Amino acid sequence: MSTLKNHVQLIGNVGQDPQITNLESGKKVARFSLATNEFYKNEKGEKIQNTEWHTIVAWGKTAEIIEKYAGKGKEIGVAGKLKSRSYEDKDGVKRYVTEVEANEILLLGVKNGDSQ
Amino acid sequence: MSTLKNHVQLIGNVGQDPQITNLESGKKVARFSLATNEFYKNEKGEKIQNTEWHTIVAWGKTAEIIEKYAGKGKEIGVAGKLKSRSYEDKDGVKRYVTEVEANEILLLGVKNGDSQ
Amino acid sequence: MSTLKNHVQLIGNVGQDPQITNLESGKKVARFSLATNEFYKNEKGEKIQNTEWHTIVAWGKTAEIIEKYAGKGKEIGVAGKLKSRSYEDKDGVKRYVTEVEANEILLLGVKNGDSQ
Amino acid sequence: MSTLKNHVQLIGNVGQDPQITNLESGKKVARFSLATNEFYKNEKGEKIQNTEWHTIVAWGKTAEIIEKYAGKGKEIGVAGKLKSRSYEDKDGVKRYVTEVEANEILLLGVKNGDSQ
DNA sequence: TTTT
DNA sequence: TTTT
Repeated sequence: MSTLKNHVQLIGNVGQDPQITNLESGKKVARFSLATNEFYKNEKGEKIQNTEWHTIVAWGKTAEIIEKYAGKGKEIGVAGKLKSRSYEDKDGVKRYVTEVEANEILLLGVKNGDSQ
Repeated sequence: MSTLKNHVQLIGNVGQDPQITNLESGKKVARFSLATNEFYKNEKGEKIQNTEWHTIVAWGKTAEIIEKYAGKGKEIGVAGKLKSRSYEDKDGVKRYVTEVEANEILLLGVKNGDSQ
Repeated sequence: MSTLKNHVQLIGNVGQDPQITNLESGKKVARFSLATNEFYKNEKGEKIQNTEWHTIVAWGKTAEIIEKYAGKGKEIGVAGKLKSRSYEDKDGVKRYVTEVEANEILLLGVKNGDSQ
Repeated sequence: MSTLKNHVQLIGNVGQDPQITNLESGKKVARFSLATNEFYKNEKGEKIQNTEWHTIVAWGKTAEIIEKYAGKGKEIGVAGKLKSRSYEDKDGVKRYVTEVEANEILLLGVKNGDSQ
């Protein structure tokens, strides 16, 4: 994957325990939400928090690390690429989703850096 | 904006001339699609192209640069952050979109580097 | 500063308490070493640690945050640009140094995210 | 290599034809200077150019691409990691150098995108 | 919808 | 030493 052409990096907190799917091939897929929080002061000088939620997907070895270490609330770094895809929802409506396909995970604030 | 917490970088080609909106405030908004192309060889040794399409939004000065220089087909670099938002479509269905809010544009392969 | 043209990002541990210089202008400069640690297994399956040391320089507001929060041993993220410069050492030998000029600092593994 | 822990990205122009070394193993090493140019206006409104020179090193397949396509003056993107090392110069003085070890090269402004 |  |  080219980090020059398509690269995303996020540092934030895992929204809930990742959903793990075991494929027939034996490969794992992990899927979860990550919150990135930015803080700024508005014109009144009040501290405002802006939270952005991202959907993260990971495959194989990266999914295994997520399953083991990246539980709800954990602070992690994610690097990967932006991917979009479409599907039909249960009402037959075409939906588009954009996800970050993670190929790297970094556990933060951890003494034993059991990251990828 | 924190590039450590939420950062996207893309290099690709502009899909069509950007749509420019002039806000009442006098500020401009630019919106366009960017294609990032990756190439790989499949197991048969055939060259495969994988194109990903991204929605880019830019405000103010960055939008002005896009309007002037980033026409259809142009090769550009984009840096910014990932943002998601929801809206109701014309049938009242709630839709979610994820966009890259560009705060930096780089014109590539250009003799006169009139980039940001 | 263009993150597309010249961008560095590091996550690691502060080597020693940053050296703070107060300029006559009242501006601060912070200078410190940051260690980035990578782990891999060699051909014998032994876990090897590879530590890279980086010189970080920061000015103004970023230097103040470093002075307050980025003491020895702290895990932080740094984003900025690569800069090189030359000087003459005490023996009159011309020396070249390459530094990361940080314009962003993120404190990691901290409950109260008092980062920039 | 972890792009979260140690990542550099540059877009600029090749200073001179890369120096290629053929190792006994058959592997190639490429070494060259890359200029990144930033422009700003000073307080008098004059356009100022600030050029930063970087030393780039690449191994193996990346070195081969550089040898073929990244000649003097070419506009390229480089992604990789920051590495420092020391050596003794011809006068026995210990010297330190910081280099960008490229693991990705992108040829820009090229009709035939024969990049990595 | 781009580009190669 | 590049490029604009």
